[in-house]
Amino acid sequence: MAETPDLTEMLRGAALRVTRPRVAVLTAVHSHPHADTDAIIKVVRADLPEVSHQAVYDSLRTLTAAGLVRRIQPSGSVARYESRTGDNHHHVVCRACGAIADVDCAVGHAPCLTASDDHGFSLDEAEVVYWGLCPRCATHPPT
Amino acid sequence: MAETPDLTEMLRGAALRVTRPRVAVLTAVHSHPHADTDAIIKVVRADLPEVSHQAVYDSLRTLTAAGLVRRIQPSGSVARYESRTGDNHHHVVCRACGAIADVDCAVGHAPCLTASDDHGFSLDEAEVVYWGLCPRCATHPPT
DNA sequence: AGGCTTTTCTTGACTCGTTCAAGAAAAGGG
DNA sequence: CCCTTTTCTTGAACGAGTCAAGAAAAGCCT
Repeated sequence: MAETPDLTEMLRGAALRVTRPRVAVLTAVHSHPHADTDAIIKVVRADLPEVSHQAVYDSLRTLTAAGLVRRIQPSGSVARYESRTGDNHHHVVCRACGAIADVDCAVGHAPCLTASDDHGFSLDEAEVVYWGLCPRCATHPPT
Repeated sequence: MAETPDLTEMLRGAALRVTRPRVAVLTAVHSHPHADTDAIIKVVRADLPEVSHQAVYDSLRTLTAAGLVRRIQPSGSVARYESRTGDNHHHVVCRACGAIADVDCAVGHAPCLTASDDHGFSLDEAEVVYWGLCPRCATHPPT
């Protein structure tokens, strides 16, 4: 709980009101990277048993819009959130169990933002998802 | 309609039964790249007014599993389908209107499959989504 | 501190894409 | 042409996420 002041500062720094649900959501995202909304609701309720799911959805949206958390959503998955923002990192996703791990950008950042033909689009981000099997699923395939 | 025989061959080649809904779905995906399920249902019904939505969902799943179509689902979008398969191409997506265009792999294929740290995962695909604004939305921002 | 305005939270209903399930219809091998 | 297996129709259900109205809280102002 020593870091609560920092989180409060992060909220104020983003011109957001500091509310108990927001602090709890931000704490949960920091301590549970890649958790989905439902998991975050459970974690938040461990602290604040009465928060509504709507407050969590709203907080996540606000925090995402403010750039304090990042929302990721690999195909076929529900939305997940993480606290590493602004560093252009990517993800490896297990096709079998959905596990996610972080991967730093393989090639610096220039190639990441350069499409061979951008069709006139003005690009601002390149998102990479590496698909495969995690070590556990590669050896013990789930039935 | 001259290409119906080819599509039939594609289905047989994948050991799938040739049914009118499947042929119509495959035709629709070929003629409407990046269409979502609902759009595909509409196109299919222009030909086969009685097909159920379930038949379309089933066909799309079967065709995807057989590798005859590819399913893509950028964050925040519903599932979309395309007929270019097996060529490791990527997509540019407009943040404002959701328009999608194809992009050939920018850097050959080796870098696409090499994560800086794969965390022990055995990777088989790298999927890249370039986010930005399409030419229309960049000039006429939608209200 | 106390009041006021604005934002945020609670509650509960609802939407929409997708899936499930049971039985009818069609495909294709013998 | 029949029989088995697969696929399609019908209709209900599910789950993540959103909408809407009013109650509560944040934070500015004096």
